[in-house]
Amino acid sequence: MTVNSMTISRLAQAADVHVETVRYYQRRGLLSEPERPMGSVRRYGSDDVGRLQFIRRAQAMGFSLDEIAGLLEVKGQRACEETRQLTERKLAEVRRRLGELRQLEADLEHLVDECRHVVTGAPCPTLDLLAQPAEKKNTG
Amino acid sequence: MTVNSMTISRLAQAADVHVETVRYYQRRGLLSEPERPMGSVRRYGSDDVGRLQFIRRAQAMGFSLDEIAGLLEVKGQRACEETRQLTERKLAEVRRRLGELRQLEADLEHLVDECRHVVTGAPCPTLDLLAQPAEKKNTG
DNA sequence: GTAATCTCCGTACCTAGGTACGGAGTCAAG
DNA sequence: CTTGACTCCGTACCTAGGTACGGAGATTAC
Repeated sequence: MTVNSMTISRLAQAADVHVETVRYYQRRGLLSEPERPMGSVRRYGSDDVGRLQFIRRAQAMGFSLDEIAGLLEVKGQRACEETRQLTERKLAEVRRRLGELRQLEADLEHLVDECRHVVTGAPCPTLDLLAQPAEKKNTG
Repeated sequence: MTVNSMTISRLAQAADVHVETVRYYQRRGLLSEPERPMGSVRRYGSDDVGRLQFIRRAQAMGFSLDEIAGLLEVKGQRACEETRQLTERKLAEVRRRLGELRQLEADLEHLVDECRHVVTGAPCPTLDLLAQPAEKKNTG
């Protein structure tokens, strides 16, 4: 029944976001702007708090605001199929990024290793490696 | 000996970046701007190509332009220690991000899994999960 | 020697997700 | 009924790493 009694700062506080963020989500179309009772100020209810929390949780799951707009649109409809597809795309993206980061980790480990074994006064192998083309494996 | 014979577009082409990117790096102080011979145009040499390639390779290793500025500063000095420390910090960052992504992967897998087992017509569990507070494990 | 292409330089714009500011209107407490 | 806090609204600013534009000068090709 949500009597829409909160001002925007109360709403923001309840959802643990900033007032500006609430307004920003409204501009992005993620959150509706209730009508202003003639010459007064907008009021919000617990539905709005829930919606804000939905947005933040989806963000924490790695969804962009545009994607979240999509989720909110299909919410309420039985749209499991769309949701699952979006989630799977996101999962694929996360896995691709994981692969990249693992490669990066290996490369950086290698650099640190090189630097650890250098004799004092010798040039820094990391800087040398960055200075010359990659993949120079069979030079002698 | 590098006769500094290239114009900026040749330089950009040689290093496979855009002209605007070269200028941007100059503005950022990553690349010097050679003097203009009176009333003429700047010329660049292979040193500049090398520097640009260094920047791009360091970027590919996950260093920010600010960090690369640091690397370039200590380059030439025997500054292996600084370099190694910077690389280790970067490695720690990559590992932290890896951890986050792995958690995210698990969470998304869980969502997909839920959606797969739902009976037709039932509400979407992913949307439900996003709609209610996390960690609600003992509600029964 | 002139037309087409480049260079130079400053400035604005882009994505993503907000944050900050400022003036006018509104609300709540004393 | 005034004072201080809050709301509304538009707009500018922020990070990071560039990209785009436009006018004036330089260079190159024909």
